[in-house]
Amino acid sequence: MKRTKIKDILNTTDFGQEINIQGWVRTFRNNQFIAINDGSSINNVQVVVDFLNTDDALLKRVTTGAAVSVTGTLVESLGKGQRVELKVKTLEILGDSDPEKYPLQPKKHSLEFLREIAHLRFRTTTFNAVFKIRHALAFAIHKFFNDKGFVYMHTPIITGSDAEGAGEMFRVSTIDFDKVPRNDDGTVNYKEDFFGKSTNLTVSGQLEGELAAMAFGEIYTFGPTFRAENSNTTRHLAEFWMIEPEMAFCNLQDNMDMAEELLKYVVRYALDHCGDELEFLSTRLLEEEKQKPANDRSELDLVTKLNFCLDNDFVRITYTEAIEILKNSKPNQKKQFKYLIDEWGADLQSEHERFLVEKHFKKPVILTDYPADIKSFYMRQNEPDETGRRTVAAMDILFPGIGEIVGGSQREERLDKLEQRMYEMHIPVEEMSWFLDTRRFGSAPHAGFGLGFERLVLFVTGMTNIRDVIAFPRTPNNAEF
RNA sequence: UCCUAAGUAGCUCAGCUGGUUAGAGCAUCUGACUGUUAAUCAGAGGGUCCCUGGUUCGAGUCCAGGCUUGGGAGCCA
Repeated sequence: MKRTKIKDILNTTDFGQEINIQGWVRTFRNNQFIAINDGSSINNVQVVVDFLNTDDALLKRVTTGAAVSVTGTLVESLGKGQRVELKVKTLEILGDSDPEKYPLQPKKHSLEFLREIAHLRFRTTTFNAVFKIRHALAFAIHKFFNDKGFVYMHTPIITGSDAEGAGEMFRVSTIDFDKVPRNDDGTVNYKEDFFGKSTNLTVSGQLEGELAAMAFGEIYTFGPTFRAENSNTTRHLAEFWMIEPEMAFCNLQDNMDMAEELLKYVVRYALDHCGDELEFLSTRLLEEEKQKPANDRSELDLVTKLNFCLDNDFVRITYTEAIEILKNSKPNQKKQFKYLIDEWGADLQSEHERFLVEKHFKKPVILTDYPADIKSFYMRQNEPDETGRRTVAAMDILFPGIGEIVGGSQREERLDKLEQRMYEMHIPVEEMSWFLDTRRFGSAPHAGFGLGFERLVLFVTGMTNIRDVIAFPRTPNNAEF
């Protein structure tokens, strides 16, 4: 008999039919009720065994984690907790699970413990929900861009350019560490290496993305990204996924509009397609927050927070306006900030971003037009203001609890201005000649941004540690599984 | 990398100013019960108290160094 997915029977009213289900035992209660999950739904189906007429040795093997195949009759449940249940005709153990050794118990485990057994944590309801939502968000992103006619570009994972300027890189090499080829002056001879030059894992597909955008008009990338920063936080990974759209004939305003529309679209998609999962995570979060002091709890529950994000325009202010707000803010005047705001030009610390997003505006905020000195070389230079301050057409989208979820800019399309900036910031101009060709031949205004996928998943699932929204997190000192 | 807290049974945690044989709940095992919802009841087993060194008559507890983990910061998505 072909197996039926649990998802398809939970809401059925077609009682009396005989079906087969296959899944993993979550718990076996009262020697007769087996809760089975097959991953198709976060909900289990209850299977009822006639234990008086079933072999004791077989029942002993029905343990938490075991894989089973059950054929039986679908009936309306006599009990309270569920609508339907399966009355067993035949029960087969497909794979045993030694209860002395299986680490998952039918109880709440800490996320820290589950992180240590990441290979098994998919089998918990929480991670089932998180990874279903992760999938839905990934799908929604492709759907959004596809529907708009964007071309999905696969930019290289291995890169020979070290000018991307987005942090420390992981070296890619086949050189034997015990026999490193050297030049006469003692430096490493990369001509002997696999690619005949020094190569690294990509920190961004943006530069290649720009090349494609200057032909297709609108493209996006969605792939893994690697940063060898020694970052130990709840929002950084050494290997993470990033979405990077790049659009020709597009300015900073268009860029912001696109980013806001994308974020709202995918949140809407999750609300429409992952109702059960979000409901579960929302309740879970409320339970968790009961442990916290009252003023540390969130004001909105997860689903309400997501809807609130959809119903309100993101606040758009310039860096200069943000500095004014922060300067006059209570925590600044009462010297509660660790880093006090006194001068234009300072980089905003996360305490400042949090104040703007979580206290002052209480909604997502897009900050624009940052000082040129604290931003990357490729961002388009604005006209200096009346006081001579130099800014660039950058934009960062800040989300409550997450911080920067999107970073983008209009790109500097004027060759002379771009080259001049590259010299100032010691970017090797000759090596980047291929990149500058876009400005030499048919240059056009264009813009793009990077969206941190795991940070998006954090926001939508309400999880608080980025290591819990990627299957096997890579962080300093950890590359297990 | 910096600041900070923690590490005791499979899991979650208690263990006071250093003092006999280190505890609880859940899990596991044995038995009972049988329409349960993290089933219930009774009993049993289960420990490198993170590691190394030190102080002391005596260290889970105090000191030094190290390791690991959580939270915060920086870097950023």
